[in-house]
Amino acid sequence: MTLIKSAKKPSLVILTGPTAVGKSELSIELARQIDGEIISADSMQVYRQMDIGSAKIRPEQMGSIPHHLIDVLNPTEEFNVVAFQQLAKEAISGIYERGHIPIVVGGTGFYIQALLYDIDFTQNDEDTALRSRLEELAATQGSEALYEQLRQIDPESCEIIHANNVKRVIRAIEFYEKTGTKISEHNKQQRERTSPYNFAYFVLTDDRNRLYGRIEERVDRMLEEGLVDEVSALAAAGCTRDMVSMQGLGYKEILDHLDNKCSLEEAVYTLKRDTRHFAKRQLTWFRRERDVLWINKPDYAYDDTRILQHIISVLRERRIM
RNA sequence: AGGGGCAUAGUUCAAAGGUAGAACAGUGGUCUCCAAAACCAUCGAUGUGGGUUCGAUUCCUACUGCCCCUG
Repeated sequence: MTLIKSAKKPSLVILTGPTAVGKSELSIELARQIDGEIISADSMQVYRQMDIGSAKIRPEQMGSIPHHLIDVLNPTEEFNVVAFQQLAKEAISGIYERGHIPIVVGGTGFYIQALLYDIDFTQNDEDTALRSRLEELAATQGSEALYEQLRQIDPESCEIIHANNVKRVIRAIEFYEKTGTKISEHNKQQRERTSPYNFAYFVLTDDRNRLYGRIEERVDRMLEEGLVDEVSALAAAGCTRDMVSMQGLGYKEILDHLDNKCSLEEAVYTLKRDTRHFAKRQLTWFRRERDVLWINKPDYAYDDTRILQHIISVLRERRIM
């Protein structure tokens, strides 16, 4: 009996989708109905003082639902998938202890993947020397020279990674230097992983034009709510664009404006455009992710109640709740 | 109303009497430690009708539309 019980995988609900599709609103009601707690899978909402630009849910909107991984870092701190994976796993075990169901909500597909399949990232030491040396090489001798180096050690990776994609080429070389294994090999193995969770992976989506319209409206609203002031304050506090946090949408564009690199109008145009691009990339990501359950809002007449009914029936079917 | 100018991709701009280029937008994709990042690919146009010419989108002409000036 106990054996069977312990063999059963723990439950995990994922609710994601492109930016501005309406994940947060839906997640609150879902959490309420299934006795869940929310884990934010969002690379920007982890930062304090970044409320408007990251479209962070406000405390009064959370109701009584506990939210994890929101406001846990200062904007000057680094954040990445590995840190996310770590913190999210900790949050999940706490949620299980309380007898609740974890609901992962957020638009960073990569983070969701890392958590859901418990991807092994290995060798996360803080040795930035090699990385900066390789960056230096790319800058002085060009990305082709760097690419050549990768070809020597891991030609399979060259088939996958484009020479211009310096970030990835560096990571591939770095991985080999640190582990002695080719990253192409490692990735192949990691891709075969099955999830340790009994999960349901929902992707909320909408008609493309409608989504783009929502994005534009949301950016306008952010400006009304004081996005420029928020970014000014961060800049005054010493935040610069080389920080991970300041690479977020809404931050890098407004920072450019504050540095007199462009007018506010131009910054807003760029912000809207980049956010559309981002939403498109998110959709591309979810499309190729396996085991995804799409929820197309117009199919439910934009009725959250109907969407929730559907979600809950799937959770019951899969014995997630 | 008169005079002048312009009409090329969704937009801004190129070019040329002989297969019309680019940027941005749009669309598709890659992604296993900066991922709201980084990167790749791709669709798409000469306003309409005549004329000249072997050939016109280019030259001529009428029409239509837009802009400027005058009144």
